Amino acid sequence: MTVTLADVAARAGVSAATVSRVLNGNYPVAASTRGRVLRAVEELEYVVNGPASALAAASSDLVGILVNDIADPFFGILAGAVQAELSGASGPGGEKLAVVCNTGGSPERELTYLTLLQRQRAAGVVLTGSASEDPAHARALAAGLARLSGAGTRVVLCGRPAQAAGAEPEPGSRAEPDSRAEPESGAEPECGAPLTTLAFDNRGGAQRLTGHLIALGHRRIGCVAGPAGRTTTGERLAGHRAALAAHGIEDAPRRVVHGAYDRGSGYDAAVELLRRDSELTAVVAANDTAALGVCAALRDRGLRVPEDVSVAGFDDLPFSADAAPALTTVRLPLAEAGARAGRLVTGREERPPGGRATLPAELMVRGSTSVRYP
Amino acid sequence: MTVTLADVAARAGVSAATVSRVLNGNYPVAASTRGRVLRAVEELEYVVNGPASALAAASSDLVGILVNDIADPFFGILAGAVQAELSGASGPGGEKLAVVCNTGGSPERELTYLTLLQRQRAAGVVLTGSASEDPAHARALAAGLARLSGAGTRVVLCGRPAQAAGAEPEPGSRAEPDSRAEPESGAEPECGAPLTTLAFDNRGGAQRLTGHLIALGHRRIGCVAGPAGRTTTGERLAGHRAALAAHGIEDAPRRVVHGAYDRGSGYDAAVELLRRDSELTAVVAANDTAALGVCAALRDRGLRVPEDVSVAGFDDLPFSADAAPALTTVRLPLAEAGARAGRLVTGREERPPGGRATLPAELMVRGSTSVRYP
DNA sequence: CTGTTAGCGCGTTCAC
DNA sequence: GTGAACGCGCTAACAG
Repeated sequence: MTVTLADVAARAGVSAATVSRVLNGNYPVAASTRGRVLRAVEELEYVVNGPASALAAASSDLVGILVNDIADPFFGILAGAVQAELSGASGPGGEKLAVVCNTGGSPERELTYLTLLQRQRAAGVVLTGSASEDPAHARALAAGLARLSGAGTRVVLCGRPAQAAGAEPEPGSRAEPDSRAEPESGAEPECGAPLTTLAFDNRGGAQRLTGHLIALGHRRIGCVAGPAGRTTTGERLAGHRAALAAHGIEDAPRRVVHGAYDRGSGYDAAVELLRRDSELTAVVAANDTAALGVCAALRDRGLRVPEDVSVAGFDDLPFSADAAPALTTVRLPLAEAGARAGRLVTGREERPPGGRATLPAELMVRGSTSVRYP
Repeated sequence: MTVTLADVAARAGVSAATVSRVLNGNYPVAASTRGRVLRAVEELEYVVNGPASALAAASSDLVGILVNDIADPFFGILAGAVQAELSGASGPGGEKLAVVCNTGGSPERELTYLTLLQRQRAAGVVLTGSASEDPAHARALAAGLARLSGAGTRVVLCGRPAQAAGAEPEPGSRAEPDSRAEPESGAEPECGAPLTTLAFDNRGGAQRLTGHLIALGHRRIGCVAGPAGRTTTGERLAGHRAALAAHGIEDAPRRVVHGAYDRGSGYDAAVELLRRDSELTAVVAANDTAALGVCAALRDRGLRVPEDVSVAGFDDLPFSADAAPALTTVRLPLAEAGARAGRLVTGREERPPGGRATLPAELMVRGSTSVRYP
């Protein structure tokens, strides 16, 4: 029923091997032969059987991208940038297909997808967003990533900290660095590709953000932290607290509420924060979306932003500049990070020294924050 | 190096076939045997080889989702909803993997991805968003879709009109409807699965939106249409014009400007519209994102929204309610559409009668539109 | 219920 | 340069 390599070979009057060589272009073939083959391919509308070639070649052209929520522009921008690089320069291996996996932030689903991608013999995997801080999951994840890279899959962590366990081989284990330096020959060491980490400076960004509010005179600053038990939440919270500590401001636990990265959570968190301390003069939100919810909650209670309460977001998503007032936030280089992850996962860019790089976070001061009016 | 079925079989003291049966669960196996096999799988950390099983079974568990721009929440919500259904109820065939393909609105890339997905022997494909109106591309696309469904791939068009060519077999071709009614037996007719269409009522939504502005007293209504030559653009523009015509308002071509679905395009388009007619009292934008750009352009020129100029968007993306003023727009049931497309493409939902359904578009009146102040 | 036997379609040695 | 084999890892008939 469906056209195969053999059919094309018969049509072109050559062997299947020759057709394969023409199609993969990795072997010399006479120009005239190549022409006949290509014509036969056209005429028969032949389409390579991916699974079959993946089986024979022991590798596929699938690249997995794990995201917490594809409907969230944060991940959409990241995934889009990765994907653009995959289909961009069709370098070694040609066009790669992006497999976007929505984990919903669930560590279990994360592991499930990792297995699914390993099953597909994915060429690479990019994990984005925050990770669970639960030690058991961290261990399971590290094991899963180790299995993947052991199978030759390139792994890139994008926007999350390096894996604690087994991320990098101990430096000491490479006993004699120079004595038997491995030649450039073999593509990948059999032990598997080491994973690369692209982290955001969440801590620094959060610290500068809260520092900005403090500089404006704010002392009672509410914090809508992200979901509990996640690395990104921890990092941003640490930055927030560092800023408070640096100015000798009490870090009241009651001024911190956890919530998801959506508008409703921001709204609810703001209500709760106000209930706990009606004297708040500023709120830093988990991200821009939550910040909009915070603003809505404040307005609904008759408070003006920023006259009564300053509000800040995080990530600098596209709509933040158009909110009213425009959101003060922290810009993360999402597109750049995704593009770089895409190049790394296809082996088109060198790994940064040490296998990890931290991307800067830039404070964007806009209208939603102002000096505290006493 | 890597563990195979045979290894598991040996470890469990059974044949490879039995292991396969246990893993696929589609065949009776003794409980004790199954236990031994499962334990061996655990111990060996065995992971199925997807390509190999896809080759043997002549089908994969990949589902393609074509989107214009994954960084755009419109498509993110759609894709997320489709994906959620894929991994949801692990019905027949179990977990499916979503392959999200970013076409960037390019018809060529659309075709390329279709071929790539056919190469992977995808179980299904969901095409979202607008399509090119170019006849040549429409024909090429129809041919590509025909090849896909001919190969047994389920195809769902989501948010775009039915394919002109070959979408549905001519009703007349089924000569005798009752005489030899095909029994429910064979899963899919060999001729291939017919494609299903889920369309949005773009035309009706646009018509109601412009009608709303007219009811508010507006007569000089600028229109930031979407990219030229695309079905969605055409439908919305048709609705806009229908509303104008219904009220005997001149449809001045100079009051229509085409642009992309982003903020910058909206901004530029608004500037151009004002240049052409500085007396405009309202603007309908291609979508909410563009509408925000329009608002920004108006503000930059000292015009207030909605006091001087009313502005309306389209799609009702999440941030629209938080813009200032909140955007009047047309709500499209994106999540519902995506979920339904996901169920259709996995065969978990019956096709609607005629293979097509139109989803309603609801007018959302908010603060960005008001009565015209003379 | 379980083992045996054939391929699935292609890449990749080898020879020629 | 090209063709003839073989095997990748698994599923799907058949037997038993």
